Amino acid sequence: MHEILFNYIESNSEILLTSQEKEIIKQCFIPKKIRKHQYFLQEGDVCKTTAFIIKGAMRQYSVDDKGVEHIIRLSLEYWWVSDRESIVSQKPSKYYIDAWEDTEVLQASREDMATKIMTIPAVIETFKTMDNNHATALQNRINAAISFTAEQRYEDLLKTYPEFVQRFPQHIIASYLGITKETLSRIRKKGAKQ
Amino acid sequence: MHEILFNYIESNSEILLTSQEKEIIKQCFIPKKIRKHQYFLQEGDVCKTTAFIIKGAMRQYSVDDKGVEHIIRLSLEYWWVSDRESIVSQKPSKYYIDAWEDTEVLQASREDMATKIMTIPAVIETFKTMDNNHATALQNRINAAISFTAEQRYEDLLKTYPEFVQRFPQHIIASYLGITKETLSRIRKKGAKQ
DNA sequence: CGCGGGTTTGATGATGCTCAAGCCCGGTGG
DNA sequence: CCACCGGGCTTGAGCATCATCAAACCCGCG
Repeated sequence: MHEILFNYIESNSEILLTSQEKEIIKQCFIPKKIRKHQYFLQEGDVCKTTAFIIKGAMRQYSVDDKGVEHIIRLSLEYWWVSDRESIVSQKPSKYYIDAWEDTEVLQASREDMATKIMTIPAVIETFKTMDNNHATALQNRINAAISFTAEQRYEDLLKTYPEFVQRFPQHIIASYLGITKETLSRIRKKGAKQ
Repeated sequence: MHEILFNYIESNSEILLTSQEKEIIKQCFIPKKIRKHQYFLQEGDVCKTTAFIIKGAMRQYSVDDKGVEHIIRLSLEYWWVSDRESIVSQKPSKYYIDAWEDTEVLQASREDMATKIMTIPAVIETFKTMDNNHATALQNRINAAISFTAEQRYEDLLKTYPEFVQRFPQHIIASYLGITKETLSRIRKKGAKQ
């Protein structure tokens, strides 16, 4: 199981992991199963761990005053999951994170991450790359949110993350796009004709 | 002028800068003036430098097929400016960056940043913090974009970045919020009554 | 068969956009 | 000193997009 994480790290950095480093990773990252609909984090809780998805699908979302969920982020295999704001500040999170499918993760505590994991050169490299990718993805999503129509945002999603549409139901996709499920349904209907 | 950057770095990390490190920073970061409306980066260009604003105000935006500008990001004193996607990938940028006020920056090349600046412990610390702040700010802005009404987004902006409203005209703020200047005008009118 | 989650469809309405005009105000030049 | 100009802001009327609400449908599963 940890092999997957080793491969992931090595294929995302120029540096290989030593066997000692692998041992450290093995000790810090605890395997955990999160069943469908089970929470990884609830609003108001302080996020204490960082998880790497081995198998499954998760979502991060806020809930507004009317009780409507708004999907901030969707994550699949080989993605990192945690609420950065909360884990860094150690303040209660504004968001929920739960599993959409039965999910297996490798989970490390904030302390282990800081003191043990983030001293490994290959890991530092990997996180630097991830950080860059993540920041540009967020920026592009903001651009889409403020400059695209609902239809354009959906088309953009189809190109950028076709997996999402396979793995998540339409009402989740709609929420991710910032529209209602009815609107998405109509957009798809229109698109199918052409 | 470089003193400002030294202070900024030291106050954002637990570590102080040695005089050698200060010397390196001085050599890598070149002062530059960018006049109002002058470009720092144009769509299609590859971003080659990272800038730190000493004085002034800048904006990053995309332009849609109708020629309308959409403000992705606004930056003031002591903010970092560059198009991360382009500077990392060395591919043409999708965005424009220009000065909204006459601006003074300290500018470092991609190479100097990677080989010289990012080896300084205090700088690494500082960027780690900035990265965390930036990522959480983007996430919260996405949350606002998909779950708030125009009015709520404006109120949120007033709380989070009151400086923006002082420094940028309303049509820029409107674009940043993903609405038209007319809509923002009406929101403000409504808000003034209460 | 019936239930639950997901999707579709329709009718209606709110929110925010478009277009067009006018206003306000500081700066410039005659 | 006044006229005019430009940038920014406001206002109004009409319209498009998307949300809301309610109902029906679809289908896999116990």
